[in-house]
Amino acid sequence: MRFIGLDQFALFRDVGLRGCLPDGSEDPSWRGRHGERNALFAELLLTTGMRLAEAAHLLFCELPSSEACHDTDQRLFPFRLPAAVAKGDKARTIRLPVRLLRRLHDYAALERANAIERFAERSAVNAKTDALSAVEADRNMIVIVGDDGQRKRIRLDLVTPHDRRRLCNADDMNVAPAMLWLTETGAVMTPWGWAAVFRRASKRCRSFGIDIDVTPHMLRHSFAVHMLSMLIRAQLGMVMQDRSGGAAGDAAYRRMIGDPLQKLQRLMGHASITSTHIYLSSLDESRALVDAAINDWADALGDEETAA
DNA sequence: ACCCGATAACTGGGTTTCTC
DNA sequence: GAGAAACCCAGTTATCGGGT
Repeated sequence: MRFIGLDQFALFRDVGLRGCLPDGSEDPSWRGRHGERNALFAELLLTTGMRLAEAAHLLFCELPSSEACHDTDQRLFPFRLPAAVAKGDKARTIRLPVRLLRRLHDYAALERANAIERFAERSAVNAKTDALSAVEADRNMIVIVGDDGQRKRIRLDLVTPHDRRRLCNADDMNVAPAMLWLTETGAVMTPWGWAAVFRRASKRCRSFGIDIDVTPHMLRHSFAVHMLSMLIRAQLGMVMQDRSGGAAGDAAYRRMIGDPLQKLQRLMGHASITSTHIYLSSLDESRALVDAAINDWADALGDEETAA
């Protein structure tokens, strides 16, 4: 398993995906056209820990509304990841940073809207016999018209990735793809399309001597390792409080390791806790995090002994 | 802890699309 | 038209979950 630090991610995002030079300045020779879209997708993977296929198959209508994310003073927005796109059909709730959600709506209002326009202009080329036309759609369900002309209501969390790629929003005037992530011609960005984006970005980084090879799944691993270290640190703080309050004991120690792992298991959508355990060994690789936690722990114990 | 099958992710190579 | 970026497909590899 491989993961990257936040500094390395920033380099990958800015140099590889956005086409900047390593010093952060603009690269006039950069020809990429989707730098912001690609950087946003990478940040989505890193900040939520979603699998590539999960993030790639989100529908625009599933996103919390633009108004909702502007009205809230919360930093994170709970988002129910649909069962049909999650591995093993297991829906789970992830936390979407509101800052990112606003940028997703910005992307939808500009780049995605342009792509849909291109799609409409090329409607003769894009006409697909297997398209699934939704005449109504909201965050929970769509209404499609079947071959027999009957309207059918379908829950969005039951729409498979294959059908999501076919799904279009249709009214009397236009047909527009329903997926969130689109290519510049309005086609659906597939998981293998994203894999290629990451490959090119890594190659560009290496051309500047930045020795990284980032894949979408690496960002999920990175999310897990960072989240676990932060959960353990937060838990260490709670254990300190327990000890100072005189309620030390096995329960506190169990919580120190057990709770963060269980929280991470839920966030990652692992069916088995053994899959989550692999990130403990990754923490060993990231010695600085472990050392910092141990130092905190040692300092606290030292304080107690001095007091005694 | 290990093994195995199912599924997801990655890669290489080819094609298409776009900009200059 | 050339070159770069974007996209797609098929084969391979890695991950994950469940059973023992």
